[in-house]
Amino acid sequence: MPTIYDVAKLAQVSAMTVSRTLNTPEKVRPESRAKIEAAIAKLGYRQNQAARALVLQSTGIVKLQMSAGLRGNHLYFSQLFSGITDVLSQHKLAMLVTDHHEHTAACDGKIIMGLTREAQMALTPSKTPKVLFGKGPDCIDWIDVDNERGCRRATERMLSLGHERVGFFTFPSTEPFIKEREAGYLRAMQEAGITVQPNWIVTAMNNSVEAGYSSGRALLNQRAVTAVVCCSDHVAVGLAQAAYDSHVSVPEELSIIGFDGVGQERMGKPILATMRQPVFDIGRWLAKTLVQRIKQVGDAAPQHQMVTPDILLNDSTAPPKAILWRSD
Amino acid sequence: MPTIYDVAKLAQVSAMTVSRTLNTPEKVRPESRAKIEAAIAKLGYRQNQAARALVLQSTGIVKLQMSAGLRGNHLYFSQLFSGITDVLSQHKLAMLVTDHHEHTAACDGKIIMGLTREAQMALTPSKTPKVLFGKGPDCIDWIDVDNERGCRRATERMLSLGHERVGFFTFPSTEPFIKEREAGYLRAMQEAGITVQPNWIVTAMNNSVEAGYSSGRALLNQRAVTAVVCCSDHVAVGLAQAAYDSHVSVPEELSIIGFDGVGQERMGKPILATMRQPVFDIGRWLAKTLVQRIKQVGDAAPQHQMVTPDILLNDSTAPPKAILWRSD
DNA sequence: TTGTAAGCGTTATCAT
DNA sequence: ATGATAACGCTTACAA
Repeated sequence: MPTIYDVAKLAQVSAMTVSRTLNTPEKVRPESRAKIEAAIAKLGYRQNQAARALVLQSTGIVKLQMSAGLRGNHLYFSQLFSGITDVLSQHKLAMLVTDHHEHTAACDGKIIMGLTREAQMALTPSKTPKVLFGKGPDCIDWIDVDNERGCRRATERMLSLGHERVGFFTFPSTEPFIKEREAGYLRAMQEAGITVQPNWIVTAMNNSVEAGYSSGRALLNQRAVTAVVCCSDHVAVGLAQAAYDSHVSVPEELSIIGFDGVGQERMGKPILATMRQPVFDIGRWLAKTLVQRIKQVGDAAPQHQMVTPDILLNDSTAPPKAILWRSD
Repeated sequence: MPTIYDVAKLAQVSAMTVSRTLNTPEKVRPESRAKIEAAIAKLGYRQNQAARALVLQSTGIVKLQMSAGLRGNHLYFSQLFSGITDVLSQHKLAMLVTDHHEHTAACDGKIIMGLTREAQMALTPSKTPKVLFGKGPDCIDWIDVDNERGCRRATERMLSLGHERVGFFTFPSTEPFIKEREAGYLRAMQEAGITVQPNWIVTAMNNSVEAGYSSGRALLNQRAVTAVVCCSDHVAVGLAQAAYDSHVSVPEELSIIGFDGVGQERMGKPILATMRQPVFDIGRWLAKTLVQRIKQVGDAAPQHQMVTPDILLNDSTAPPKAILWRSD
């Protein structure tokens, strides 16, 4: 690999003039510049970014730290990626994807997600700025989805349609969002004065279509509810398929609403209602906020943002039928 | 940020001993090591990766170069990501995602995809190793999907079920795979001695469910075919929805097979037949091959790999009904 | 406008 | 087992 000195020698100038041509071309005489550019082209010279990063104390890299497990929810994270890279590329920043605790590469800033709530709240400001997806301490920039409110709205939608026996379809997760969504459901039910029966809440094995399908079959066999609020579109899709195979028509006999709204709600028929998270915009916010921190010198007040999912009504909710779930 | 010298001073050793503790701990006396580790912990010291990269001429970073447009096919690329990071993380390498022509960051190797066929064939070996997803020149490592064969198999499946009027549902793309798939369809039809009618081949606006739906309605209105081979699961899903809304039952009245098999074929009912690309494994192969090149000194022969998609039969294909598409 | 010298933080080499 | 010194390739600060 040719260095800046090789270019300098060939162009018969000093290394500094080459450096200037690269960084502040207006400060070098056009003739010299031409010679240098010719030499660069001839040698196929390219800046050594490691050396540059060392002296500038800046890498041009933003790290996206997420637990490997998170990448399972494919559509969700690819939309987040898109939002993030969309902004980063405008600022000539590259995105490095790592797991937590991989200290390998240096970076100018970090986007963090998928930590436990405790770990997130324990984060402290450091020299390299960081932005968090999920609730964090006041001293850190973060954005979070209002899961409680989102799920409350989804439940209220069912209630306002006239449903009373509204079920909740969840799955196990160590992350806080799952409890928040359940809280939203419970609160809406409580405010409506309806006592939630234990068998109205069903927990799938995990957040997948398959798990949603098999627990969905069980849920349907109980014939206890006329509407189901789901914790994700994965399990909602599984439930819809279970309904199809159980000859329960959606929405006539069963109303379903999911959560996430990153596209898979539209893959089957009927198209599922869902609480759409503005994932692309969240990605953009994360990147924009981080870039501000990276570029600025002084310290502005930490920014915090809560976004509430929109309801997408689509085709899977309807008022309950008067006569329903009668025993055959 | 503390440097190695700060640690050395606090531990009352030289910087070199600190460096050794970090890199070859067995070469330093346990007592010294203990002192140094204490100092590191106390100062919160962490290696400066830029300096390290500069002197070692290696960054620990692998670049994933793809055109931004490609990221649209969400599930496909997130599975590829998973396969790649799965291998890279085993080797303590990080993945940097960039567009083509973003020279910003240094790296130890590149995974390249989504170039035009011409640009790919023009690639030449360089000092930093590269691996290509898609057919490339003999001097470069590459892996590609046998699209022609995959689509031929899909078509042959339809033919062997007894279909004769087999349609082809495609979309515009600058990438070579789309022509290859069409070639596979045409070849299978030709070998079966069936003359393909022009209106059997329908082109959706783009590779999306929505475009598949609207062109799918048009395709169904023609009532020209009893089976359709689709160029992607996106358009196949759209077609299935169009069939649903047109009261054409799948597979009884129309057989559908898609292409990709990254998960969305299972989001609706019936679950769609598809040609499954082993995307996760392709990601793993890309990363593994690249890591070999990075780690090794000598040069082994370039590796080339063609993978043929598996057929996933699922529920959307069946023999044609004897009486079909009669004019009402 | 251009060049010189110093230093960014680390590791390789060669001593001790 | 440990240390002194010289790179790695670049940019900043200052001098010419």
